Amino acid sequence: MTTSRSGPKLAKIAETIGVSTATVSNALSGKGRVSDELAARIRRKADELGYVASSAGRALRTGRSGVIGLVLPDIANPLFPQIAQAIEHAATQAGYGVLIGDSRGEIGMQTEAIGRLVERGVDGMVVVPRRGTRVIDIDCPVAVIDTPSTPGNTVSADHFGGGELVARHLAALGHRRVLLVGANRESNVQNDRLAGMRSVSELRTETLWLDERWYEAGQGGTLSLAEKMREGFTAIATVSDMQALRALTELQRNGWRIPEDVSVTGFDDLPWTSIITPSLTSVRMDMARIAGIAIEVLCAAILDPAKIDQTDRKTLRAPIQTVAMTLVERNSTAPPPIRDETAFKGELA
Amino acid sequence: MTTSRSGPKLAKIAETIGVSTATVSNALSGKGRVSDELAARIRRKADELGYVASSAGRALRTGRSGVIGLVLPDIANPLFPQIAQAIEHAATQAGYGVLIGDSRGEIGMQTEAIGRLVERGVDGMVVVPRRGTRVIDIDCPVAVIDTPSTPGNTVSADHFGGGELVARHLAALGHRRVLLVGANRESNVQNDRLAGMRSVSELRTETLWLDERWYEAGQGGTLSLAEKMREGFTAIATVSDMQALRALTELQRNGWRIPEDVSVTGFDDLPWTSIITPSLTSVRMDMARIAGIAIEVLCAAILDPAKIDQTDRKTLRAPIQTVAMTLVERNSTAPPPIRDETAFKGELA
DNA sequence: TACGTCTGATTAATCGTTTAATCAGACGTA
DNA sequence: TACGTCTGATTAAACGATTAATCAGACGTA
Repeated sequence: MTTSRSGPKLAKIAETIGVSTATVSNALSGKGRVSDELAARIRRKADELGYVASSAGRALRTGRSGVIGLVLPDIANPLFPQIAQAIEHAATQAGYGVLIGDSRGEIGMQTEAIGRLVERGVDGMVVVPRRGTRVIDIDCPVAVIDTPSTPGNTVSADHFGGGELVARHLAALGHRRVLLVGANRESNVQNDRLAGMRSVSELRTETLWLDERWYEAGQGGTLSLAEKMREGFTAIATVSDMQALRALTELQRNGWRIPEDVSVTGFDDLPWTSIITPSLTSVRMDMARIAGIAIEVLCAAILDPAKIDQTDRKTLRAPIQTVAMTLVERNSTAPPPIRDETAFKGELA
Repeated sequence: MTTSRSGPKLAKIAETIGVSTATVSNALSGKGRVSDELAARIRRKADELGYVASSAGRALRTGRSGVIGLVLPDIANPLFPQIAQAIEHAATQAGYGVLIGDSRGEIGMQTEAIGRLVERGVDGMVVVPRRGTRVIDIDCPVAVIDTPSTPGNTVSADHFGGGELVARHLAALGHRRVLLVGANRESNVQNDRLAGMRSVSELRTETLWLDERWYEAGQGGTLSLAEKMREGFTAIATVSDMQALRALTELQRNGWRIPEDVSVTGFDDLPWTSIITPSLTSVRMDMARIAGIAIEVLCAAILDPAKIDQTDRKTLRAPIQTVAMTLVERNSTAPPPIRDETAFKGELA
């Protein structure tokens, strides 16, 4: 009742005040030449009437929608909230809206989701590609968040460095035999994390791919970590918190004490890492920073299309940026049990 | 090179074929009167040129943007992915795009996020309100997903019924003394779930609010469940998986066996419930169905504004719908230990 | 032949904003 | 007085689609 459903238009304000629409537009955007006094009067009238600019009108005229797309491999991914929140925040700061696109399920969905966003007229998009997927040419600027080793990547966390961090932490505690746990061989991110872990020379590692165990034993299958422990491993470094949780609860259930008997580490610092007992040592990525850079690069490309790499794909021509990860030490890591250390030393001699 | 950056316009197609833009528009939308032969020719030309309609142009003319907003209390909420995915999917099916709005942090953020979406010209929005917040009048159709007891609610899971489900399950297993764990007294959802649990008369319950313990003991504080166990509780029914995980790991760490010594249940069926040991008995809501209904009602209101309740707020005038929850029985629940049952019987006599 | 009807297509207005081009004065200066 | 300059505002043309109104023929019928 108070404010009519379809708000007042620019012309309405112009009319009631007695000036041209151009002047109103200028006053509101602060662009043209309008006397301060009149500008103030217009602004006052505008929000007195509850004026809201028509985004369609503006978009049509300017050719920019003020909206960017966010494409995610699988929205149900537990890491997604962090990413979406960070991107949404950074985009809002930059004056953009965020349209989501879910590319779950079949691999073709990613292309399809991207297509839908383009149809909706996004000015650019941020893509977190599916594992092993490459983003194909898109008719607008695209910032890719994956991992430095992925071709076409724009910005990402230093997954390799994160792996190193974990491994060094375990090494410093005295661990020498560490069981690495991965989930998906095709994931660039996971491979980079594992490579980082393996790069720490003090450690003797072995990698357990969960996917294999998974299929062997069925979904409910356990990791059968007990035998690994007997082989002399004193720590388990996983490539994600989910797997760490899996390992931690399985070990605990079978009577192992964490971290006294065995240390466990995760990756990503999901929301529950601090509330479990023992709380989980993990590695966090600075999503706010990553999102900020992604949006910044993207906006630059939107404003200056020359920054788009024409020769290759429509990916951004900008230095690839890598953001350091940080180790979050909690209670799931500690020095290895004496027994094992002795055994290991004996083995060396 | 092949397709110019700014795609061909409607007029371009009209020109190359030699007809009017109106005819092209009609042919593509299938609305006006166009001969089949010509329509086919136009369509062929259109996607030969890779024509993509300008959403701005269309939105301006039709007054509808084809985009709806999704406002969430806190994107970082672990339940968020499910919601977002379901809404995105349902909206896509209905031909709408989804613009996200995060109302994290201060309470005023919700209103602000909503405002931003309205400015962006959404045709309607789905709001999952903050705890205890009420959605104030918005200048477009709004579907609210919260809980049936919330005024203005449009559709939601039957949280009360879910609570009943858990409680009955425990009662059927033989439990009589159950410790209820909540996290936030202001949450309508949590209160409904707890009320449902308490409604099962076979159970004697007591409620532990996590927020109190939390502040008393600091963030790292444990739930001190050991003493509760000694008081004769044989099961812990929480109001969310997060708290169930918290309880489960704490008990396990202190040597209790789950489910042999004590049963634990969660709520929401988060992605990790099935991979922990023991896997967690939880209650799942049918988000796909809820989202489907929300979008359906919303679309109806968008197409027929008469469905908007003008007298009250701009909420939808539609029967409130409630979607049943389903119990997911896993390995964290079992009959109570003999010892306790005996003790309880003795207590009764 | 004249008239109504139906079909297939066109004309032209419109949605609401932005912005380049223009204009009317005022003012200072030569 | 005449001329350039500067300021504050206006004019009018887009932007790209949709759609009501109109029109030209073809055809059937009285």
